[in-house]
Amino acid sequence: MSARKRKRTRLGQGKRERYLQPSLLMGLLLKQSYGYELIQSIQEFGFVEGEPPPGMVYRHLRKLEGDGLVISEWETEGSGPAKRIYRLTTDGAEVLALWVEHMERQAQKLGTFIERYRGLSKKP
Amino acid sequence: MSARKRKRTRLGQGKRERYLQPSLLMGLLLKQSYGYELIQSIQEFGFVEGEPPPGMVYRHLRKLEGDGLVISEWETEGSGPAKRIYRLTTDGAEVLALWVEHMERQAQKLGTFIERYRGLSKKP
DNA sequence: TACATATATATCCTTTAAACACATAAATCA
DNA sequence: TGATTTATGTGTTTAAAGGATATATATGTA
Repeated sequence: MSARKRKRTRLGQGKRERYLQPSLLMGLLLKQSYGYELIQSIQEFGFVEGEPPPGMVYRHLRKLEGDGLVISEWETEGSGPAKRIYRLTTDGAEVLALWVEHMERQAQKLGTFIERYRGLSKKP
Repeated sequence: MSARKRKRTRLGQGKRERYLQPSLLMGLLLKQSYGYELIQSIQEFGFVEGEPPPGMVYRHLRKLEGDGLVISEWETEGSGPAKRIYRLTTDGAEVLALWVEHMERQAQKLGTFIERYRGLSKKP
């Protein structure tokens, strides 16, 4: 079994960090939206590959609302079935800011790790 | 409940991405080592805050060995109780390289997300 | 010598959240 | 009318983290 093959079973497998929560908050910072639309739109942020499982998105949105980070109301006007429209609250915006801070620290750590690794291969 | 307070319950809680596996592989790339020592040494890479739970480290090492990424042998010489000394295999080194690639992509995505966010607050 | 502490490894159980599968329903289109 | 698209949800399983605990050897010290 090659390491390339193993990649899928090691790195790709299981539960990876997909930053679904900050992606949803960001999506709602850009504009108010609803689950079905967010499934498409948050792909733009690059953390999910392809469409995220709808169940996860809806569950996250409900939890975010339970925590007061978003609020929702039914939109029965317009075409198709009723949509639950979500908007970001001020608390939600604050938490997103904290997420971004966290992501900056994480990016910093990753950079340090990568540099460290690259530095080794240069001077063996 | 303020967003600052909520930070702990949202971002800080649960399973954060700690990159324990690549940290262990990196630790073993630097030099052969053993669990108890790695608990200390991998903190240097910044992904774990304080000491990682010993149980997790030992479990990971066993799994890495099961996957052929490291090999171990008992060291009964020297002071203190016997140590299980781990060394990186070539497969392990390859997987670490894949991890680094993955981390580069991740850092890239984080950077894009952060830029996107920062860009918004400048022009509201 | 006896007891506490440091070193070292390992297993068990619980919790968390992702993954996957499935269920429901309204509107639209053929 | 019946299939498809749009839209929202719940239930179950599984992977990995978190935390607690068990065990054993060596060493330092009272």
